[in-house]
Amino acid sequence: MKEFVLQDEGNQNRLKINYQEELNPEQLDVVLHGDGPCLVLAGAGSGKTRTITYRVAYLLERGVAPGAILLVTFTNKASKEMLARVESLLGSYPTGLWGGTFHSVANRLLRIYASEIGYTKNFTILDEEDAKALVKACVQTLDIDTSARRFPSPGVVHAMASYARNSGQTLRAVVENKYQNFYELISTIERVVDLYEARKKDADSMDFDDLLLKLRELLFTRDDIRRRLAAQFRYVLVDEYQDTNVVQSEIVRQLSSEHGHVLVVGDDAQSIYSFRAAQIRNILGFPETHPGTKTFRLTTNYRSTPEILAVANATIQKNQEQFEKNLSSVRGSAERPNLVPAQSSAQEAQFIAQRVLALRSEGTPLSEMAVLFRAAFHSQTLEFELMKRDIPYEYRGGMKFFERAHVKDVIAHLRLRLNTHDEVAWMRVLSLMNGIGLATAQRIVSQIRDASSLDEVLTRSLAIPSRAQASWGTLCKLLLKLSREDLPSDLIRMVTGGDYQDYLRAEYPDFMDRLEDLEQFAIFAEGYADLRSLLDEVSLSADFGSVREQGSSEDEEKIVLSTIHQAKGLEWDAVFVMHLCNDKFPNPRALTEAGGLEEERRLFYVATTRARKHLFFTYPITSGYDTMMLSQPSLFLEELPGGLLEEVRLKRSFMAGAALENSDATIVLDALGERTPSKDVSKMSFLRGVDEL
DNA sequence: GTTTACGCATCCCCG
DNA sequence: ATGCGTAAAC
Repeated sequence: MKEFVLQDEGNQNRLKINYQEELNPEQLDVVLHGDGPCLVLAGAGSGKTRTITYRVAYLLERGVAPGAILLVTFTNKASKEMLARVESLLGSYPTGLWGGTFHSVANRLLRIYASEIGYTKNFTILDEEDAKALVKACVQTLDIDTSARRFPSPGVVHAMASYARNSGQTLRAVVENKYQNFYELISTIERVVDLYEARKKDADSMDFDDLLLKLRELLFTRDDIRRRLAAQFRYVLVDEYQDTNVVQSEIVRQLSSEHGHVLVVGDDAQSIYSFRAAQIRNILGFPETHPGTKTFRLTTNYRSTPEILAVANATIQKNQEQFEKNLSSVRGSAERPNLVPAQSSAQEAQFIAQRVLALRSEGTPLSEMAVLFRAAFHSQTLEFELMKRDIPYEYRGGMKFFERAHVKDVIAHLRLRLNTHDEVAWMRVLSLMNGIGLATAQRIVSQIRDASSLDEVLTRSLAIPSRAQASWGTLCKLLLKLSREDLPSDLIRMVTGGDYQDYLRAEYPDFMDRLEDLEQFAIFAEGYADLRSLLDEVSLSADFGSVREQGSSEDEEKIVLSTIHQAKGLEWDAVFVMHLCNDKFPNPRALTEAGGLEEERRLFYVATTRARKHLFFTYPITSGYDTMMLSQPSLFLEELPGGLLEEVRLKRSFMAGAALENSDATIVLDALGERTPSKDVSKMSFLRGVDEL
């Protein structure tokens, strides 16, 4: 790493990057003067990522060692993107720079210091499904009668515990406030959660919450370690600060406690993670909690047309709790966002598919388009439509590759290779074996609970029921083989090449697909020299290979289907926001919580501000699978002042044409309804189309 | 004790 | 449609 000995700004012209030219004055100010505690309030599309990237590049150019910089982002995608941009700015990869999500940074640190807080460095990370399985096992162990009185499901129990820990509240308080209907069961729930915590600890395992909580614990209880780390991280930069919770903000505070150079960037209007106990007050109150804070504002929007921005501004204005916003656009005028009521979700999907094709023929590549929705399963109808028309798409959200059952089965084997105490993995692996059911598996696990190594387990004589003898023998042989091998890809192939393959064949008609998945997994694993880093990657960044993906080649252009949450920080030329009816978005469940409506509105704001040029709001006026129910347009559409949107009406012939099998897209497109300027949306008759049915 | 068939609820968002 | 919990069959 080349060292620049530049102390004053007068020497900037010797740096490679011309900051004055490539940044606007607001951004430049942050890059040059972001020392000490800094709060950067960055509106959507204001070049937030650009600013952080240049700030990092600037620090590196000024001779700060990469290892002294900690860059925390909210998603893996954002992290990768930023590092890639820093690399292209500097011409070389900033080796040694600490970058990643809170969870991945916490993991890296905990792997070093695990023994200080009672874990081994090979502790297992439990994902959501694993955590639920363990909670379920605890409910069973405690012999709780879940039928007499409705007991919260393992997932709900875990969510209660998770929220309590992330928000710093007691479990009792959380259940009292957010789960009133279960409050009378609180003492039982507490027993389950206590047992869950104990068994998780015994299994040398951490769930996602533990990664954050244990790091905080380490920093608070071990002042020497806190000082060492904080001394290392001279500059701490945090992206999406509006989405941090109390635990995360305290970690940031501790890690920046020696040098005090902590720069947080965020947009309170885009805070959409309160279900993870994100505190909007973290960003709103940053100047108070960090005396001497310099506050910067990035208010110029480079992304969207004025018409799109007008909708976004009108939306966010309805919220009370926020900094004042004044986003202005620098782009030229274009068409207003379109409002498209459809007769049904099928017609909605048809419209989107057609419009996608039309935009494409007008010159927008598929990769510059996205369809966004509130909940992962809202995309189903659309997926059928896209498939029917051979429009390649990439689906983001919902089940991830590493969460698929067969992949997790194999992973469970690998986990045992590193952590013999991993109860969840044992249960999973044992349950796959013929002749071993729940009871036998539990008995085996309790017999090997205290074993210190895999070898010890395998050499121990255990009480195994006769019907399970053969299976247990097979498993032992496999585990023995695994224990002699280190290369991750070989380990995977050992599992898939053996008895597990027979299990797949017997169990699943689509076993060929699943085997193919597993081969993909093995190939993926070839990039990893040691098993631990592979498993960490699998647990913390599940964005390898989407489940549902249409279109074969990797670089083929694809339209993106995504939840709004996952779309944060991204942008496209054309964006469709679908299912904008009142029983879907705002989500009725969210409305029962304090501040829920404002958060849903911010979510709508995020969706709106993803678009550069074309924006479509679509919704079906009927819903329901079997019984047709009328649904109302989303509150967020109704509350917009008149004149901001252009209403598109779909003609009946549109439906008729679309109903034809093999209908050519361009023919149907001809039937696309004419456009009429919208009147005041709130006064519009949304049921008009029904008369025509 | 294990396996399987079937009725039932489910399904918000993320690491 | 999918997946889970429960009941009866192997």
